[in-house]
Formats: sequence, structure tokens, C-alpha cells
Amino acid sequence: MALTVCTWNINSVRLREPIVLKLLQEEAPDILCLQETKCPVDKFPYDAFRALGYQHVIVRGQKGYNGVSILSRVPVEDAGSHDFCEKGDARHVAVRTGSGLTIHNFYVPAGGDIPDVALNEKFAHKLNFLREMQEWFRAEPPRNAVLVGDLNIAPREDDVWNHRQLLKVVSHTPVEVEQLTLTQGAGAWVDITRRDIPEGPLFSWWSYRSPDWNAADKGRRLDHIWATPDVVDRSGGSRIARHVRGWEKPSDHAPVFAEFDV
DNA sequence: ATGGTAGGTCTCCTA
Repeated sequence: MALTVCTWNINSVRLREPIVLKLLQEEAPDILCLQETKCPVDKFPYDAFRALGYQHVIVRGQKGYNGVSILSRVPVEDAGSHDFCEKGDARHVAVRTGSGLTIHNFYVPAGGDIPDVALNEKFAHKLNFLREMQEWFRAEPPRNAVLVGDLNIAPREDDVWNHRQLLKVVSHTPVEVEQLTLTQGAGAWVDITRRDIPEGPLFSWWSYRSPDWNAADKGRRLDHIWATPDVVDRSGGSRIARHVRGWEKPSDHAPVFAEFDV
């Protein structure tokens, strides 16, 4: 059975409930992982998603910030969440499918503006978060697993609109890319999007501050889909639904898709 | 070098 997985930083699930419904209707992923829902658990719009057939809704949330959730139209069970950096942030949740595939949904800290841990505690938090991911994957090596989410790092030169210009911009600095690479290695994760689309510019995020995001195309690939080696041969179909960035009242992120045979 | 937009919440923080 083919399972379509989608990851999307939604930047307020309540404000963008209409376009989440539109995505579910037009693309019908089996599993949709959302980040930055900015919504407490008790205010999550469960019913609207269930009405479209997404009966399984796993939510972690807090007031105002962060928040991750997983909507599924195939049976999944809550596989728990990890509290990185002991801040109590809702930045991770996992589910397990009936076939035994584990799906991790991550929202890695953005890291603020200044790429210096001595001057910016948010940048330090981002790097510490990635180090704790590494510790976790080393202690409990993931198997039969998929990792998706807004990792807030564009690792490759062709994951940003201008490599040289972004070397000192948070999301593309060498120290962040190094930590992301170490995180990938710690779980033996394979970047499925780049396995499927190996060459060329590929973005999932365009700033709201850019007046003409589509024409200027100053994007970055911040949203990722990874899989463990035992899943890689059963994966494919990667794509980024760039047109969704142009919908009414859009998120600044576009949804990223991949398919898995389970 | 700078400032640009957006969302949540309660006055400014975060992205």
C-alpha cells in the first residue's frame, strides 16, 4: 500500500484552517504533518479535519508559539513526543502506522537573527536542539522510520537562492549545516527529497517580506523528508507544492510530499 | 546596510 506523507509549516492552524482543508481535498495525502500550529490542544480544529476523513488527529500544542500535529486518514497510534532542551516546547510528535512505520514530525527552533551563540541564546538553543536529536538517535537508533518537518536549515548550496549571500544568514551558516549533517548521520537518515530530485534549486519557504515571492524566488529549502535505510527502497514521488505558497492568506512555507510503500 | 510582512497576544515577541 502506498502512503503519501506531507509536511507543512502552517503558521497558525486556526487562521489557515481553510487552506489546510483545501490541501486535504486537492492533494489528499494519507498523512499530513503540521508545524507552527500556534494553537493550544483544546482549541485545535479537530472536527473540520475529521469531517474530511482525517479521523486520526494527534496534537501537541501550546499558547502562541510552536505546536505540531499529525492528521491521518489511515489508522495511526500516538508514539509520543520528546521534550528537547527541557523547555516544554511542542516541537516534536511521532505516530506509528498499522504496518509499523514510525513518523517523526519536528519543528526545529528558527534560531533568531544573529548566528553567534555568545550573542544570541536562540541560536544556541537551535544548535543544542540538534545535538539532543543526535544523542537521542544514537541512544535509540531509528528503524522503519520517516522524519519530516521544518528543520529551519537549508543545507545545500542549491537549497538557497544565493549561497554566498546567505553564508552568514541563520538557516544556511556552516555551523548549522554541520549540526544538521551530524543529526542526519546519527540516525542514518537519508534525505528523500534530494534522493528523488538530486540537482538544482529546490525551495519550500519564501519570506513574507519579499514583495513578489514568486518572481524574485529568493527561497530556501527548510522543510525536509528523511527516511531510514530500510525504508529508502520503498520511497519515492517527492515533490514540493510550490503553488500553495500563492494561495489566499498563505503560509510562508509550501507543503513537501513523499510516498512510501508500507 | 537596511527594512521589509505576518501571527499571537496583550505590548512586543517570534518567525
